[in-house]
Amino acid sequence: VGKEPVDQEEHPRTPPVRTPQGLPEVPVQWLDDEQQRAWQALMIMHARLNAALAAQLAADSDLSLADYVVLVDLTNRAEGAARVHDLARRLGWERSRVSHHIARMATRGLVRKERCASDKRGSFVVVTDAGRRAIEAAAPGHVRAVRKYVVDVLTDEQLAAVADASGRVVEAIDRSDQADGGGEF
Amino acid sequence: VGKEPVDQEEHPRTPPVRTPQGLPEVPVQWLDDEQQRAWQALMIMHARLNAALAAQLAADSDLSLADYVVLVDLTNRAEGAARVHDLARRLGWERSRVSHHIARMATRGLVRKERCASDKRGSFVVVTDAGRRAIEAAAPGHVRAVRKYVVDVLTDEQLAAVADASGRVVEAIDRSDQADGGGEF
DNA sequence: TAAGATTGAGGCATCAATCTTA
DNA sequence: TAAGATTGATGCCTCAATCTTA
Repeated sequence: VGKEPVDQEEHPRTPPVRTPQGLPEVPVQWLDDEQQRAWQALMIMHARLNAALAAQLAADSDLSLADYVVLVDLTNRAEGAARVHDLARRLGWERSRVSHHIARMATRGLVRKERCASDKRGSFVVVTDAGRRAIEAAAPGHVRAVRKYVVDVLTDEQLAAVADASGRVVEAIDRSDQADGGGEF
Repeated sequence: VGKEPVDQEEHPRTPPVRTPQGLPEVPVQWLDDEQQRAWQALMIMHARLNAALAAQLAADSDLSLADYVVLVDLTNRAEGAARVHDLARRLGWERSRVSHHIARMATRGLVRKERCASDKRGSFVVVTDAGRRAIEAAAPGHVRAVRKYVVDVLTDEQLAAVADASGRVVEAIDRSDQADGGGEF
């Protein structure tokens, strides 16, 4: 469960300067020290927070982080049900990931699959009573962890700054994806 | 490679209020709208950025993100070598994860394992010439992606704010881990 | 006994291929 | 042909058990 402190060096201080074989010599703009520091801090936070939240859920419930977000999404729907496709879109997952994950959750009785009547290609994922009980039992501990690790250790201004920065990063990725996914570099 | 935009709802607007069976009734402080918004934004950024960086490396090199950080760490060492234990600590990985990952990288010729002479329990991981070529070929594209998605879309102030906030979060997790890993909630 | 490291089992994520219905 | 969804293969990550040396 516990992870040791990290003093990782994610990127070279003196980055390698050779360019890939045969490609036209595109000059690379490396990161300066401040940028390097910020980037490392973000990546480390990323890894540690994920591990900490996953560990809390594993210790205090029978749900993984992935189970948790699926159940939250389903229980937020009026019907407690969602199409696989919509679930994938809202969660930002691949459809096949949803399919595999739902199959596993179904064997544990947390959800159940139903054929869609209007569009016979589709299926519904429905949260079961056991699924509802599981998420209701897990939610308080999870929220406490989110507070303990993030919300309660940052000022309102810091939290807002993180939200804004996150939004910008996601926009940049969206732009890149839209530029056909072949926009590349 | 491309992911669609996400309008995910990570947490309940009206969170479930039941507490786990049998436990003493600890009141739960749920998140307000601003906190909810910030938390969602962070989680979404988290997922999308990881996917985008992994996709770039997958498209432009034969390295995964995990391969990349291992090779960066090794090539930053004077000897191009590191003990498994130190690698695990610096990367924040479990030792068994390092062991498995190194084994896979070794079969691809990126690294090689060597017994440690002074402490016969230990082993060294050594980067090979092929490993050096691979990281040097992959680095420019990776750095361009980091700039494109993060460094170049944030102001210096935003980047600094993210770094500070990340540091605080990691400190909070460290504190929690130190409080024996059984400190819990 | 404990520390460094490896192994095997099992859950998880991605990719490509496939199946069914529109 | 294309969209919704599933499947199988493969690689990745965690946990618990194990092996070797200190």
